[in-house]
Amino acid sequence: MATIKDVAKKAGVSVSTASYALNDIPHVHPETRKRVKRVAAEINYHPNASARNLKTKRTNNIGVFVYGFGGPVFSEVLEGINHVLHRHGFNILVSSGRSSSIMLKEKQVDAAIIFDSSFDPDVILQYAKTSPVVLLDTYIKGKNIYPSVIDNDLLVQQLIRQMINQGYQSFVFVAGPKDAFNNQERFKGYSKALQEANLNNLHYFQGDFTTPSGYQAGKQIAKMKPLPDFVYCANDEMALGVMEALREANIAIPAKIGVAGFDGTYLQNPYIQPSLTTIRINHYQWGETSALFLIDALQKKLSPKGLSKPVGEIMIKEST
Amino acid sequence: MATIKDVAKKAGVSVSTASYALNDIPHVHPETRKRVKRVAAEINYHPNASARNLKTKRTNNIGVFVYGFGGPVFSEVLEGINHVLHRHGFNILVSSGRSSSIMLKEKQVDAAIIFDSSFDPDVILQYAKTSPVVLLDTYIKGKNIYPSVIDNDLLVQQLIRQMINQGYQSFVFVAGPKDAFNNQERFKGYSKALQEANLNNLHYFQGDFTTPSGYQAGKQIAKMKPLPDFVYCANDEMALGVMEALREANIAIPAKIGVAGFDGTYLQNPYIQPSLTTIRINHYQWGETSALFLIDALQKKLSPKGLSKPVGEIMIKEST
DNA sequence: CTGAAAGCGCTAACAC
DNA sequence: GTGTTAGCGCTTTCAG
Repeated sequence: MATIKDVAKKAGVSVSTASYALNDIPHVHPETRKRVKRVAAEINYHPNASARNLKTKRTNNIGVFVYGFGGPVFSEVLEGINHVLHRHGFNILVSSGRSSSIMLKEKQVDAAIIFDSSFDPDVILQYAKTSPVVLLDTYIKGKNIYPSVIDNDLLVQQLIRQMINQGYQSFVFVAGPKDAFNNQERFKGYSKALQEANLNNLHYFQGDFTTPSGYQAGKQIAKMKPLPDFVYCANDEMALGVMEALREANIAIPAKIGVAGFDGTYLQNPYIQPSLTTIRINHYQWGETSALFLIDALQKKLSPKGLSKPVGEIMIKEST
Repeated sequence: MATIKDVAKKAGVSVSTASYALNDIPHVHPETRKRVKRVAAEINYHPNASARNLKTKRTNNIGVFVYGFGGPVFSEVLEGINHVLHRHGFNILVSSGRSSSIMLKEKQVDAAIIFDSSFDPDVILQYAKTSPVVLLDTYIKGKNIYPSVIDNDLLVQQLIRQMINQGYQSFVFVAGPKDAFNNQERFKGYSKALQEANLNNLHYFQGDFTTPSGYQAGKQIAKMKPLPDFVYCANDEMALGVMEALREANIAIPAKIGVAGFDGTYLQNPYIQPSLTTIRINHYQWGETSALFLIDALQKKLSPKGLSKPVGEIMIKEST
């Protein structure tokens, strides 16, 4: 591979001049700069990232660490982040699982956005001693750590309260993974709203945020006697499964039973019938905002307002 | 940040011994190794990736470069790749757009899987001079370049032929982006099957692989007089949109019109009604196979059979 | 079994 | 405007 030495030699200058020229440092003679750049292009020179990063102690990479690559929520957040990082000249580096921790520990990224509640908090705290971290959907307190969490509790509470006002009285909950922060908070909001109205949660169905798990729960619900009149699902994907199971059991939505979810990822999809009442989160924007904030933090231009939480909006549709 | 020097000093050994101990080089005294490792843990030492990579000329990172982060196809392939890389001790580094090219050019990855037909072929060729590349869904010939492309043409041809045998006679095509390799190949297979049977393609609707674009096409199709009796969609997401538009126009599937797609990503989802005839690709496995092959290539253990193409299977369901 | 030292490719003082 | 050179943190040869 061509190194800066090769460029320097071929252009008849010293390595430092070559470096200055290539990095657009002002005090180089225009002719020299042109020649160096031409030579570099000719021999297909590209700086070796390891060497540059070792010297400058920066990588220009922003790490985005996710729990998994699946699902509309991750996709949208990632697209939002990608857009902002691209516009600001940073590289996006997405990873997952053990690779994520390694990349943090070994400083392969200048800053990080972590969207993975299973990420080891100690590793985060250690990393944050020197670099800023935005935490999506988990809460850790610490210097250089900026959490941005959805107002799960409050939003669900408001939705359920509204449903109670509409006349629904017997509720069941279809849950995501027990240890998922999101799931816990949503259940809290749900419970609070029911308590306020002196209603009980008739059943807690354990799901895992996937459509098939919602479908299983729906099968159970269809057999309940008496039938509850409302099913709240901790996310939309499970709600789709629930709706299908109810349809197969000929239980009309919303005539016999109301269904609602969380996320709003299927609002644009006309093939979901009936359309699903949910809490819409603008995930793309969430990604953009987080990335923008992180860049500011990295450049010590911290906006005094801090990092905002994602906006959620209750969307009443045909399913309730 | 703690460096290996700090570890060496605190453990009372030289940096070389510290390095040997930490990297499990055999000839170090067990006691020394233990002491060094303990100290390293105490002061929270982690090797600096840039320094290590610069010296060893390896990064232990495998790059996966995608066109975008959305959609079930990407997700599944990524999960498959992730699984294999994790098991073999490599880090997964996913990126997109300009970041991808930069990371390739600057050698931030030891090998790459490229799933992005918009990727600059020159950059790939240049990179492949020194490192192996697996190309998903595009075809470039060259040393160290291993393409793995779906048999789009043949599979679609077989499906359409089967549909013709079932009695369908008037066909329309709902296309993905014009410049998408997948789309072109699928259209070829479709056309060949029709030609064989002396049938014509009644219309080519331009879509973009998204459900809304399929929905638009479906609206147009519903207005056609006479109605075609079969709609072939270049992927499943568009097929969902088409089906919804037809449902809204009260055109029964498959009674009045047959619909089929490509990918098989919704086969598990019970809420798609009627279930969609399609060509199922095992994307997860595709990711696994590709990653496995790439690792072998990297370690010069090239299997003589070369990289296999993903298996596709025609799935006849209720929509035809 | 351990240590001294070279050098990976690059940037950035500093000297001219 | 350009060149010389130290040194980033690490691995690895070579000597002992």
